[in-house]
Amino acid sequence: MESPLPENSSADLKRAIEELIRGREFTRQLKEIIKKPLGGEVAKDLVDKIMDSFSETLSVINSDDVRVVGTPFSSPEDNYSSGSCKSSSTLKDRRGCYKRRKTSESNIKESSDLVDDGHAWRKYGQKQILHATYPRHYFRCTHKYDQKCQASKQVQKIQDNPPLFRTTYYGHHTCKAFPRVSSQIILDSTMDGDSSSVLLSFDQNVNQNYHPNCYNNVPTFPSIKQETKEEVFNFQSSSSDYFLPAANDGHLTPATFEGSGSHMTATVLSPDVMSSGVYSSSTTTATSNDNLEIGIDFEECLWNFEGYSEH
DNA sequence: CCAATTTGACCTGT
DNA sequence: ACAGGTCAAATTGG
Repeated sequence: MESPLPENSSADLKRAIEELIRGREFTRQLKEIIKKPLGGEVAKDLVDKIMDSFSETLSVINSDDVRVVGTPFSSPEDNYSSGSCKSSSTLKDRRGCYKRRKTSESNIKESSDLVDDGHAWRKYGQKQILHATYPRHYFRCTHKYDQKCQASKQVQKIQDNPPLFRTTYYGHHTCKAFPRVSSQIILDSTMDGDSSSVLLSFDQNVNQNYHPNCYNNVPTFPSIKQETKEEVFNFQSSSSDYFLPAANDGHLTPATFEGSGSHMTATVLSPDVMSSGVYSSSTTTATSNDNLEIGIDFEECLWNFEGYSEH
């Protein structure tokens, strides 16, 4: 895979940062405005998350740890060992034959809740770690095979009271699954090492085109039934969680911005989707007249990133 | 039936 | 040798 980020001047980077700062400032001003009573909590929470997204993006850009801008990524293949796969001919025997991550280009986040980061994740493993109270959960991007997206993450509960989770992100999302309501809510008790743990992951991806037998090969790009190329993104919330599809996992994903248009609309639904401790999510595109809509013009902020992928 | 999760097997790096 | 990371069969759920 070639780099989504060609060489660019530090001037471009500077401008991108400036625009992000500007966007964050606008959001802050918006936050002030909606601080007034009258349904403020819902919107305020959303704005907080938007601001977090900006801040996170900025910190990523400024981070040495994560090469986001200015340094083209090497091929994901380069970051993995080749994997010997000795002695295996049958499919069954290929178990455990994989490419292990060599370098640790990671981005660690810790938070008290497990709010969705806007990407579709698929759990592929769980492991009890030595001297760790809670097991570590392994996730990879749902589009690992259908779009060759190499992003993955590990989630581990590191503290119970108050609950604290550490999420370590590896790789970068190259999938174009950006504008979608994908929420992942992990009930508090599910990360406590209980084997009955359940990770609830809601994703409206319909066509995952997962190839169980497609082993480290390069699947043809699937026919994508889902129409997520709309220019207006709708995000749905439960009563307490509002999800941003922004690349707030600490990595910018310029490719996903392609053709994303100039407006991002966050749709906050009335709190009606949570019941009896079980979270549910209905379809994303649903919009209600009761919804509180916050339209934010991200055009200028994103322009730079789109520019990056064009020359 | 299909997709997601669980979980033991198995591989790699140290 | 061992701990951590990944795979994939079995299981679960919609």
